Amino acid sequence: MPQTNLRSATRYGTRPTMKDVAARAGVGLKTVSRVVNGEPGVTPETERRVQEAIDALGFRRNDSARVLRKGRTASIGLVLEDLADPFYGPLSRSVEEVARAHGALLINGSSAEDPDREQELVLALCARRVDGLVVIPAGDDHRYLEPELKAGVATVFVDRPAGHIDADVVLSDNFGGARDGVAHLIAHGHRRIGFVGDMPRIHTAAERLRGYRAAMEDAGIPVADSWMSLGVTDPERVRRAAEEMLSGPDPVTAIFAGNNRVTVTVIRVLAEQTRRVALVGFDDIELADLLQPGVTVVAQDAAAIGRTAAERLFRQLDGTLVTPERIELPTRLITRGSGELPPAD
Amino acid sequence: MPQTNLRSATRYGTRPTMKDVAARAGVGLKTVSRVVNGEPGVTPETERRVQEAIDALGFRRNDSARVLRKGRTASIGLVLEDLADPFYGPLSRSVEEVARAHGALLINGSSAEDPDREQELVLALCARRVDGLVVIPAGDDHRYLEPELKAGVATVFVDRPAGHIDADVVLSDNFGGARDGVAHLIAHGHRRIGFVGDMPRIHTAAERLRGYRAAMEDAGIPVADSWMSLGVTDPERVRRAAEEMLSGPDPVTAIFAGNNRVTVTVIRVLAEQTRRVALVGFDDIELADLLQPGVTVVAQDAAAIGRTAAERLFRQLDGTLVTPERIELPTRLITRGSGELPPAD
DNA sequence: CCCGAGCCTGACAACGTTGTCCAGGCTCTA
DNA sequence: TAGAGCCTGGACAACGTTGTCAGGCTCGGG
Repeated sequence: MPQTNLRSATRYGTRPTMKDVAARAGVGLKTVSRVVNGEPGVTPETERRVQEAIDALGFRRNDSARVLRKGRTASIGLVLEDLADPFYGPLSRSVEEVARAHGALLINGSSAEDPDREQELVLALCARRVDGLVVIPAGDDHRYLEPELKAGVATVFVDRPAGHIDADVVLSDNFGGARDGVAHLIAHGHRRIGFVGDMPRIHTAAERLRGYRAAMEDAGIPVADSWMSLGVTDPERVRRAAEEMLSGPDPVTAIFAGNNRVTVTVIRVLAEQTRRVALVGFDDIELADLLQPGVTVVAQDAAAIGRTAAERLFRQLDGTLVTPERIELPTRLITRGSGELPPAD
Repeated sequence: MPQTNLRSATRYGTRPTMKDVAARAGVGLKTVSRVVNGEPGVTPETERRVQEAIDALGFRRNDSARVLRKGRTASIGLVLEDLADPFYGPLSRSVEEVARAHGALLINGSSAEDPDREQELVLALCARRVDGLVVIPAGDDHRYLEPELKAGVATVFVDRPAGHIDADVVLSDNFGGARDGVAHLIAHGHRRIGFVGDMPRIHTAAERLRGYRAAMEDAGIPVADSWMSLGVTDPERVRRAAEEMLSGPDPVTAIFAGNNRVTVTVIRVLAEQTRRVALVGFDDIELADLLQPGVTVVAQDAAAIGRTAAERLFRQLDGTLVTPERIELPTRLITRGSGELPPAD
């Protein structure tokens, strides 16, 4: 491990500034700035001296000061619900990819589905003066963002629309996807189909429920209340709900699972059943093809959603984009077996 | 959607400053600062006037200026390899949780396993003057970080040690975990055991390979070259490698998979075999318990790793911690069936 | 030899905030 | 009633950078 000669120049905990570099190189402050930013108008010889001083001191430009001066931070904020949810991995990644292509850093945090925490986080990001925000909303009132929008913070909502403000939204066709998934079960002969989903106050959950109802209605099948479980989210309660609709007086022969977490739990429950019950889940899950039977799902393209949102964000920043829009991306039904099982009464 | 009265005070794209607020409230600049920061020494009446002006203008403190003045940013950087890898979800989440508990924001980016990109990202974060860094290294030379360390940027490496600098590291006991996993296969009667892993220049891969060799040696089993596949990472080549060691002249009866991506591909290959081949994978995978047979794995506790790393980071910042340390967290063997299959020649 | 053009370079202000310090007004006591 | 002390509020500098602008230098042409 080589020794560097930093000790002499910098006290521990103190960073050298352009002024220090200038002093060491025997040039003016502005000249250092020019070298650091690759601006023209500096003799090679001068540049060399400055570069030497920079290396010797371990100088690193202070972007806080730069931001303060320039106004733009070249960073965007991403607020999601839960970093651990596999749906957000690809989404986050694709947002970062686009940000990177535009030379911006990504600052992110998760709201843990808590509206207060979402607001806190968003405002903290605004205080950092991020140039833009990609928000997966937890709350349903975003009027607190009005001053930010007015001030020109580009904003795109993802997965769910913003509440009470007019902003860009990029989401999946939750209604259509759910309708297609349920119709798929119907096409395979099912009539008693259960729905296990989240609270309908969550937009995606409501839309998927609406899709379920629409498919049933299109097929002229009346829906029994006992077939629907709403607002259930923790595994234990999902399990109980699924078991109930499988063993009730009017047992279902198929289940439509409203999101990936529900799907996983339902798979577990079905694995314990002697009867073969069909299943279609909303959201793809890893290894779904390796299970017996493979799990048929309505897949969202998380990466495409993230990419679309981020690209819109930067187009807002370019000024290319003005009027907020709602973009719905299609879902894709992936048949793997579980959704094609015939009804077993 | 209610109309706010912002237009009058702020031009589009311009944010009000404390000066504006002060003017509107008819008080001095510093008084506004005091109110915003909840400092004492302001009459309730004055505070009310200021607060009113803040709300009316939609003022939001500019943290860049604040950081410039105060020196600390209350943000930490997280550099990981690939946001989409399920291993990093919980890790990232636990780091964020700790950061949040300390009132810090998390800025992150992924290196895509490219050393240059890692350096670029790390230095960008340093330019932002993050207080600390959690880095999952892609490269193996981190001397470029020396000035930062000298300047007091708290730094913790995760998953792999830093190269050529003395810094905190938090990682799994890759060697011990792999050794235990392979010993588990041996205990179930296997002698011809294959190893499919990443390039040994990657620390984790090298350690796991070492664990494999150690377990084999402990059992007095000589290892045939054809049983080992190193540096193979894309699914297609993993598939071919696995197929070869299963069909060669000296076919293996069990495979130890060096990481989660390899495990998934190997599962696919094994599912196509008529012969039952045992499998133990390093890293847990979701739904592993639902497969037939369940997949036995050596599990890392990603959340614990992240938490430990982040906590050390903040202890560095407190000054509680001075000397860099290497912390190895134990892995856990989770038996689910695939690792307990007897050899089938 | 002189003058103007062009190129380098550096002094200075400004970005928005916070820390320091001082002034003015008030209350309370002797 | 006067003086001491406290409380509130504001002026000012500083954080580290970048934009503006002007000055000094060199070099070529007249």
